[in-house]
Amino acid sequence: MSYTIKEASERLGCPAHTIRFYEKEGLPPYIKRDRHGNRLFDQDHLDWIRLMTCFRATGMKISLMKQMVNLALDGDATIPQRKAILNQYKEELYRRQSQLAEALDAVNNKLAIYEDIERGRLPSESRLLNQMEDQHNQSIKQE
Amino acid sequence: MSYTIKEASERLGCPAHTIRFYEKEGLPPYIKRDRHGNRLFDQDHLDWIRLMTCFRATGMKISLMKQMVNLALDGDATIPQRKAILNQYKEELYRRQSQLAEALDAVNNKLAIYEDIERGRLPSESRLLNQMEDQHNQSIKQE
DNA sequence: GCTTGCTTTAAAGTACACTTTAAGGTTTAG
DNA sequence: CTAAACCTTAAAGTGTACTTTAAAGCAAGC
Repeated sequence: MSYTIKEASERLGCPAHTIRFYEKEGLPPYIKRDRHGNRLFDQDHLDWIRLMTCFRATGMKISLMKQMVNLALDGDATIPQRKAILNQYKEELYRRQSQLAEALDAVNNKLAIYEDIERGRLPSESRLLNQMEDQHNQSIKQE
Repeated sequence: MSYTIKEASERLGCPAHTIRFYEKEGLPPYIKRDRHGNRLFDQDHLDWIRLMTCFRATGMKISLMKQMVNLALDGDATIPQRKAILNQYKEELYRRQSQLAEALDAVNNKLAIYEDIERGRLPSESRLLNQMEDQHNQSIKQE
C-alpha cells in the first residue's frame, strides 16, 4: 500500500513540490523509491508529514523540526532534549492562543462599532481615525 | 502629550525602524512632525499601531490593513466593505484557533509518549519513525 | 512512434515583513 | 568645540517558506 507523490499530495492537500521541498530539508526521512527513482509514500510517511504541516501551520520552524527529526534518529537518549523543544513550542502555542483571543476581541469590538454607526447610534467612525484626521486638518489650516 | 519615536517604540515594544516602516506602508496616517521633521506620536497613534500589530501577529497582511485604512479614510460609506474584510479575517482567526488546538493535542500526545518511553512503559520511540527506519534498513539489506 | 501526463533534479524566483546600512542633520552635555 | 545620542531618508539586505522554471526521463493510450 504505497502512494505516488501525486496521491500523497492529494491526500495531504499539499503541493507535490512542497513535499519534495520538505524531503530535501530532511523532514520525512527514509522515503522509498520505485525502480525508476519515483518516490513511494506509505501511510506512516503521510502521517508524519501531516504532523509536520500541523506544526508548521502553527509556527514551528522547519529548521527546528529537522533538529527534532535528527534527535529522534539518534535514539531514546535524546528524549529529554525533544521534550524540552516540545515544551518550548507548547509555550509558543499558548502565546498564540492569547494573541488570537486578543485579536478576536478587537475585531468584535470594531464590528460592534460599525454596527452602531450603521444604525446611527454613533456619530461616525470609531473616534481614532477621525480624531487623527481632525488633528491633521487643523495642522493644515495652520500652515 | 506627544511621544518621540523612541518613546513610542518603548511603549509599543516595537523597534523604531519598524514603526517607520509601517508609516511608509501607510498604516498609521497623519503622524505629526516637530519643526525638525521628527515624528510626534500621541496616544491615539499608539493605540492604532498597537491594534495593527495585534492584527499582524495573528496573520493579517499589511496590504490588507492598508486597504482598511484607505477605506476608513473614505468615510462611513465604506463600512460594509470594512465589515466584510473583518468578518473574513475573523474566519481566519477561527481557523487558526482550531489549528492551534490540533497542534496542542499533537504535542501533548508526543509528550505523553515520551513520558511512557522514559518510564519503560513503551518499548521505544513512537512507532512512526522506527518503523520507517526499519523499512529503510530492510531495503539497505536487500541491496 | 508520438503525444500526454506523470516523474525527476537543481537552481532561480517570489512574497512577506522586516532589518540593516549608509549618509547625513540636530540637540545636549562636558 | 566636540562627542554622544538622538533623529531623518532611501535603498539594499535578510530570513523563511515556499513556488516556479528548466531540462530531461519514463509509460500508457492512440
